[in-house]
Amino acid sequence: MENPFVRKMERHVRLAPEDRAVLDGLGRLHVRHVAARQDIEGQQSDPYHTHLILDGWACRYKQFPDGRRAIVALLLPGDLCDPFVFRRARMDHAIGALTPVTVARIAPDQIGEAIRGRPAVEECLWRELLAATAIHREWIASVGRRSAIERLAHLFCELHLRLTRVGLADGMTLPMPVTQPDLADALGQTSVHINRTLKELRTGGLVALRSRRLTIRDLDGLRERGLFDPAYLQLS
Amino acid sequence: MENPFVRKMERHVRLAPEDRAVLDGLGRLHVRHVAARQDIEGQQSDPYHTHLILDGWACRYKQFPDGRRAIVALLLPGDLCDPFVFRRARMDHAIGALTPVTVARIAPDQIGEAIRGRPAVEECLWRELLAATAIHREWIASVGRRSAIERLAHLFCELHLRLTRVGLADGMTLPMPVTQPDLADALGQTSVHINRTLKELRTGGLVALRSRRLTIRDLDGLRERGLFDPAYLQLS
DNA sequence: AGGCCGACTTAACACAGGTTGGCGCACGTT
DNA sequence: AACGTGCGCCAACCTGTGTTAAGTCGGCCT
Repeated sequence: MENPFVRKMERHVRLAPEDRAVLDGLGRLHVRHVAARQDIEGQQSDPYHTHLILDGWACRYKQFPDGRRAIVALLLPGDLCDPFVFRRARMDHAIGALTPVTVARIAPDQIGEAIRGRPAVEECLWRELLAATAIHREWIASVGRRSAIERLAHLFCELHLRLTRVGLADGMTLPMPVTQPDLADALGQTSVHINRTLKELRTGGLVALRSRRLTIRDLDGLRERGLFDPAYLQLS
Repeated sequence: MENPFVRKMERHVRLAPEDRAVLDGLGRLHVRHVAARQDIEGQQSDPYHTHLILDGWACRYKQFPDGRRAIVALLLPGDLCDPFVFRRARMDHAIGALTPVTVARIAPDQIGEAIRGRPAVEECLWRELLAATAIHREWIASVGRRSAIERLAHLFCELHLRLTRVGLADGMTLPMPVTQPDLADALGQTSVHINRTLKELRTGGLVALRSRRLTIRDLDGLRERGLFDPAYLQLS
């Protein structure tokens, strides 16, 4: 079974068999398991490696001295933490596991090696970087100008597409393994209000949520509610 | 007079005279003036060039169908809009002038040319990219978890450092040419509330603001109020 | 089966920040 | 000088979201 990063990239970039093998190889070495709520990379650390998420959900977050936490990005299977770490200085944020996670640790020279003479592989890393940046921008727009229900609807639409890309969505049903406080920190709200909003989406017939699985009942309605335009995800 | 991008980079990267000349040259060709409130790059455009801000303030923003606007980043003199555009697909946001702006248009192959055989120049572009990403993350944390007054204080601290780096701050006094509605769109609030908050910072003795210039009266106090930690800007 | 624990749910109340609308000043235009 | 315009400023009122504090449900361990 190929790693989810390859699954994602195959949809956008034409990969020769050896390209595929090289990309797949990135996720084969140094596989590590991290328990839920443990850090993969600490906030003050000086990272040498990057990580590829193979399974489970993680997040980039910033913690304030008084305990507040802001989740700045969600990392799903197939996401590469920092495609070009080798340029990186000290971390200004942490990467934490939201669920039990399995990751592959990747050394900078493995990346250099993989890129060498393989433009398609380099193209993959660039896509990953640009998509991550676009998601960041959309996130700012969400937290800055969308209402609670719009934010949540938008997030669900985004996750639907991102999980579909790596083959983890079953049609309109997707895994949703994070707690409501986690969602709250990601959307800049309280878990109580997330709960209210969730209820509103549910009674509005837009989604259903049971036992950590989300089912989208009305995709068009959800997109409209969340002012969602898939363009930023740079699909195709 | 060298362009502000060079001024900024000289503080971090050791530049040979030719490196400096090459970087400086990027800002000499195709200089263009854009009036306040005009777009430098439209939201649906398919950009071929990137831009270097030489003078004035611009922003990255997203506009919603109903008129709401989210400013996702502020672009100051010395900022490069997209250091590695040549990888870029369609824009998912716009770049607009907040004040009258002068920019240099830069073609992708100029960048390729500048990098070739000049690792220090490539290093500069990477720094720019990583710093911009870090600022994005901090922005998400701000809008998500900081209160109104913390947000504004944090923004002022950030601008103070960024403007100092390019030699545009006069000690504790900096240009602040944007309107309160602009600040509101950047911080995810209303201009009315920006006004209230500004007043609070003023009466608290932290800043003074007159005729488009901001003076920081108490830097330590302002940093504390904004939970500001300069680390993310990757200085030094 | 029973008990425990973590996460979800709900309700009542409080408040930060949004909305509306009005006033005044500084500038530029004629 | 008169006028228009854009922006800063302010006050009154309103509302979306935060706070606090109880429940409730379901899964897991013994």
